[in-house]
Amino acid sequence: MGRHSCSMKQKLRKGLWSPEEDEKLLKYITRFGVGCWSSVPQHAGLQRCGKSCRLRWINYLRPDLKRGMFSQQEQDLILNLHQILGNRWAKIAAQLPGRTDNEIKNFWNSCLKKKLMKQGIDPNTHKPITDDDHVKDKKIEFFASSSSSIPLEAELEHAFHFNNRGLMLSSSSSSSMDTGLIRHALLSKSVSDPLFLVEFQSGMDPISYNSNLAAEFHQTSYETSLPNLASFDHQKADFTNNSFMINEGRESSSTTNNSSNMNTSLSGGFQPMTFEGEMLQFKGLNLKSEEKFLGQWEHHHMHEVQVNNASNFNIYPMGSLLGEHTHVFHQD
DNA sequence: AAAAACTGCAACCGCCAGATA
DNA sequence: CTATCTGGCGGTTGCAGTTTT
Repeated sequence: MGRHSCSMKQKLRKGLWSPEEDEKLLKYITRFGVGCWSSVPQHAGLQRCGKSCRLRWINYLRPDLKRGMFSQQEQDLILNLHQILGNRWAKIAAQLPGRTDNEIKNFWNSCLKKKLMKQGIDPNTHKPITDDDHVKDKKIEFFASSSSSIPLEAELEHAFHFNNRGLMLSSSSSSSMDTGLIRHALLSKSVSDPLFLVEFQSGMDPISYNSNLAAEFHQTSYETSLPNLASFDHQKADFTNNSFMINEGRESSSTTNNSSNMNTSLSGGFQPMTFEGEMLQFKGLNLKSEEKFLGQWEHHHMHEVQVNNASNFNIYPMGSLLGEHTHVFHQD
């Protein structure tokens, strides 16, 4: 049985695409859409194999491609995702709308990898090269070495405990967990949850986080200084009338002020919001479906609630908050 | 100025899984 | 069940432009 290969076919062009070829392919796809790639060259009048056409479209001609430098936000995300997923570029690219797996792979190999090595961090393990292993992060190792056949969701479930109140980071599991994982867990989980939140249990040691994101969580007492969103009565949260109110269950503390509710307009999505004393930010929420969410991550998925004293408390409210759906979490 | 070394990136290659005949 | 086709993926190559020697 002979393997089908572009290279085995005769008279097919290889190498860089000419503007004329691009134009032919673009015209064809614009008119007929993406379908059977193997028939594209013939119909489009190209001396290329279908595979080559597909690649050219995906990596260069697609209209929704984002060009230019990677933003700092994108770089951070790639680093975090790579730590979780390893070289699964397609999965990483799925979280960066407008970027291709090839682009991210190239960027990693030519830039991020070197950047990490300069910082003395092993780009494969994301750990300090001089690390003598006495603070092993078994969970991250699990991610790095896990088979690609394990679904991402399952991997995350391995390390995080999800329940219907949100994401629990117990002292045993979270103390050595990179915040990138937490963040990613949230990203992944929040696709299906209308409102997702994190509860820090007392006793976790934020200092043992090994990424520079650790500072976000560096605070001595989470329970006393964070609004206790995990226990607020979601039944009483008001998702109607285009407003999002949390007005119960917040615990006061010495580091927070007297403000006891927050609300923001949901018309057209969350607007950036400041919450007195505790910087709350909901940026660009405009989600209506999982597809949209997955396709437009960067623009619509930074919904962080930043609480004072350099701690971060992440909430990921989802598209279903945008009016029609009012599912809320229930206490066990 | 020229050659060598380096860099970034587009494209190719080979493997794999799923679909289909 | 087997053979074949197809698309998707990650690793790798090779080229063009840039920098260094």
